Amino acid sequence: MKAEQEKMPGTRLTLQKQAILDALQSNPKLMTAEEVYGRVREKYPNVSLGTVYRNLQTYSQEGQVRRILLTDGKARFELTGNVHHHHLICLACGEASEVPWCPVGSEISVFMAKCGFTPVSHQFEIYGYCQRCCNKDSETI
Amino acid sequence: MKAEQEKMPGTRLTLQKQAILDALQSNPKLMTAEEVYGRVREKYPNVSLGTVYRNLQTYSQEGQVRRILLTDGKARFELTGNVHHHHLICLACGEASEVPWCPVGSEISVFMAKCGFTPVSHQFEIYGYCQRCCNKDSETI
DNA sequence: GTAATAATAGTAACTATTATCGACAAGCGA
DNA sequence: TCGCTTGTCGATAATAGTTACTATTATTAC
Repeated sequence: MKAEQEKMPGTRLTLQKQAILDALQSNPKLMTAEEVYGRVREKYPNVSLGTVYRNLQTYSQEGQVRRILLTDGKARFELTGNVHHHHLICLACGEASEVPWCPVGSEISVFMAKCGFTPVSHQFEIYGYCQRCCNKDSETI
Repeated sequence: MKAEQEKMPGTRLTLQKQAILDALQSNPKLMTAEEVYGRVREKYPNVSLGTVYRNLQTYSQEGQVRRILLTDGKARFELTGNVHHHHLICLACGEASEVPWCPVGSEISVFMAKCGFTPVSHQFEIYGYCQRCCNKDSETI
């Protein structure tokens, strides 16, 4: 199953673009632009980092890719997929596991309505230590 | 009422440091380092931006200041205060209003426990349009 | 096949932030 | 008061992530 690029009028389908989607598809975790770049270059060694950034931006504007800015200042990317979700991010190994739950529910919606605030998007990520890294810590102590 | 710097051993209280706290105190919204810098320089024109960054970092490590990285890639700062809260951030005017509610409750805690994930911190911000900017929009239409 | 032009590779520029460094001055013991 | 240690400073260079620029390449419509 491949993430297929749908042809928009006035755009052209290129190998580089498809390779960027493939890279995101093949990797189950959040990827930095640099990681996508590395993955793409395995197949097409002279793709440029600029191309990766440019297309990630385009895809993220189209909604095909979600861009998440973590507290380390680096953006991560993932295919949007079907289910809206958030992430648990391990401060040790960087792995991100999905939380199939969203805090923007009725309680906060009522509050926003009362404020006259119209929500557009939100960010919600939890940082901590995953099971594997917790165990590693307790071993060394 | 002033945000007083508590004297830590091996640290020195300087006018610059106090001025940075004052700047955060005097402004009810989230401030960028650049904004703090501007505010501080009204009083002490030859304070450097590096000093602002250095002290904001120190305060944020001490817990006196909270650092929030927004999706525009710029960090914002605010005095920690007493009540843990999150923000509604207006995409038009940049104003941030506080939400005295936190999504990290029992539901998500149970999920994390099941995953063996140990939480340390989290970020939760909602982006959208505040009442004032919504009204402005509807006027122009 | 050919022309029009979107997209590319390579590189320079930009922005937010951090590190470096010499100078200064607060604190402290003599 | 003197002199030493050292925290902090301003100025500036460096870094990292990302974006912009430009000549060239390659996809698509005809």
